[in-house]
Amino acid sequence: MVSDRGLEVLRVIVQDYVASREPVGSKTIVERHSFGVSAATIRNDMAQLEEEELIAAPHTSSGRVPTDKGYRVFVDQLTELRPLTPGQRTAIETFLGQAVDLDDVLSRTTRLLSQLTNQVALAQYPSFGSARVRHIEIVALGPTRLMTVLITDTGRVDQRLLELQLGSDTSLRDDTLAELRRRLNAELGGLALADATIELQGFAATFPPSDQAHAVVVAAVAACLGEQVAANRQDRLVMSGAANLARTESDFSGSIFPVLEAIEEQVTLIKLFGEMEIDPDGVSVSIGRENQGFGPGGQLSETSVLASGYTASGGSVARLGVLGPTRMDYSNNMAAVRAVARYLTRLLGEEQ
Amino acid sequence: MVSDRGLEVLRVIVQDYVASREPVGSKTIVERHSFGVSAATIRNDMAQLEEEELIAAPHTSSGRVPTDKGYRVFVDQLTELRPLTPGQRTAIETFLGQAVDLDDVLSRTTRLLSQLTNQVALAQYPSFGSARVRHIEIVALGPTRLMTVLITDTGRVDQRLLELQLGSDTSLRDDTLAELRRRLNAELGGLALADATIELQGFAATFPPSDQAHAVVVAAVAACLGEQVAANRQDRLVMSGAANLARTESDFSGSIFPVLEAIEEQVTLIKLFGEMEIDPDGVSVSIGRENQGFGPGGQLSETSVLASGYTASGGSVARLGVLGPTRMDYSNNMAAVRAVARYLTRLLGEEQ
DNA sequence: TATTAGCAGTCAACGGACGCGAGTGCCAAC
DNA sequence: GTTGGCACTCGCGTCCGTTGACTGCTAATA
Repeated sequence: MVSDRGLEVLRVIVQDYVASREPVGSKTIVERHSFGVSAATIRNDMAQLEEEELIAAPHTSSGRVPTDKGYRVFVDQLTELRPLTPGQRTAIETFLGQAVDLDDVLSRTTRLLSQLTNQVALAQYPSFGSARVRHIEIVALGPTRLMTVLITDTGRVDQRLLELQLGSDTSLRDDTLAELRRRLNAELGGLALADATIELQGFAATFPPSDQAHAVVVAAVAACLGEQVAANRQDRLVMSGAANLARTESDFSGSIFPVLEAIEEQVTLIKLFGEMEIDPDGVSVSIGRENQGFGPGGQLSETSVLASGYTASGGSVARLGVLGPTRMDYSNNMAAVRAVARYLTRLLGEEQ
Repeated sequence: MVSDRGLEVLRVIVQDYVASREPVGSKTIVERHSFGVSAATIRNDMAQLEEEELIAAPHTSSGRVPTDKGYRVFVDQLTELRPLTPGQRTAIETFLGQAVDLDDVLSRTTRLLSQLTNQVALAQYPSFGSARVRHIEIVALGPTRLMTVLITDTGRVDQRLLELQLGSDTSLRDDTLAELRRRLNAELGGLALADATIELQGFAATFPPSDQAHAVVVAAVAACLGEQVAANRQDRLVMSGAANLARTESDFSGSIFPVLEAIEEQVTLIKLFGEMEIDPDGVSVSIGRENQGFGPGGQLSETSVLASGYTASGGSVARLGVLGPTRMDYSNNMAAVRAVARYLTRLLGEEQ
């Protein structure tokens, strides 16, 4: 059982430790904060906090340091996030407002977020589950090479290269392609991706089996659409601020190598992102060993991940957040993540 | 004046130091290599090498370490690069062969190269200076939002979001857009990007000045084309293997922070890439302080950059290479860069 | 019961002393 | 030009005593 004052003590231990990187002792607590009690009393409270495994001592006779569990309680206590300064707000708006396309928006978002938090910033591409076909383009790159381009009404462009296996007696002809392009657009335009995939199966059947070149191209377009739907495009992360990891290196017991590796691999983080709650309008946090199950060998067991969701056009929700050592300024970083997520929702979702 | 044996001594010093990370002394040299002379003789040679500033002693009584200049001489001596093993070759071909589009090709290329070299791998997007307009698409994303998509015959797709500033009495109409799209494609299709930009200026004039909505859209497409031509698309790097920097961290005197920062910034590296010779079919190397002038504060003065060029369709040349600490396996890494560059040229340039 | 002062005990960090050993530079001899 | 020998240098690891920051405990107090 931890008293109210005990929680307050935990709070200042977290704050002081985050600020100074040094284990904090009872004496420095009473010096820096006005608790109105003596150091001995604080020591009693600290003994209880240690009992509950919220703080720990790196060495027998040193100050105390928050444990993962301690950070967790600290974060859960954090009722209200201090909003950003007006200066920060306008910085967000002017910087993101200059973006020219979705890639640019997300790239700017992560750069901004990593600057605001001094951590690694991550953003997921929005899902396009409910997207519709806007246009299909087929480009001949050579006698046996094609590129198919799919443009959706959500502004996503997806392209695929295709190497045709043609018999020696057949070849692609421009007018064939033009006709195919015309028919694909006429019959698939406006359909949801999932519907278009189905339609496409019937579409392929309307070509005589002898017309091999057509069939291959239709199959390629089908594959292109299929991949977009299946992968749902939640499979890519944009990342920025990896250098910040090097700066906070001393917060990691070993090397930052496994952390950098996990970030580059992406798959671990995507899984982690996927399992974190998206409290709309809130920020969810996964601290230290809570990440244990993700990635081989607990690469992320000394890091914390903050995540929030943003809504893109079409109502699809994707995540963005930051990653850093467990010893981070949760309050400030959560506020930054929330603010950027909100602004991003406004920017991308406004035409709904 | 350095004797032939002196150069040989330099060679083994570089090799042993790269392999062991420990300063190498005269005794270990005669033990590990059969020079047929005594340690004292090697010491004399080493004194000469030190005279020429090709090697240096970290401390008064320790072994010797190559200087930047020493690495330079070593690399220049490297006449022939050992070709990759057949296993590595097939690994390259199978891995790169699966790529579905240009983004994927470059992403796979850097991942592959970073694995082969255990360093950070970099690749530049090919220039599209001679590309032609294949198709222009205009997508309405909302009442005042548009997306313009430009597809070139080199397979590049470039999109831009556009927020229209319309008077309250005007609005976008579908048939207006369709007509605009039809005319743009009819009149610009097949033109080189540079020509299309010029054509577009006249094009905008063919619309009555009162037709504000049209003019804005035309301006947007012009901006889109203009950006593609001006930036020439040599302004983006794909990068992989940043984690390798953390592993080789002990090779840097300070933190790897400035190095990571330089990599993320890209601009420094693009400048450096741009100034390195592209010896076709060779690999050029920039070592340590030779990078001094690039980036603020000589962020890269403890790194070496290996670069080669590859040719994409259309004959445009772009660079790819690796970056790592000056203490790296130049021989192996140069061979890897060359092999990957060659294969990439074959893969991307084959339809010429 | 909660709080407090006092005090003994613990232990990391610091710094000086010291021996070890790898390695050089020089010199005289071959 | 090469070699063996030797004195010298200096980084590094180890040992050790000192210091200082903390804690945990106990007994007194409100």
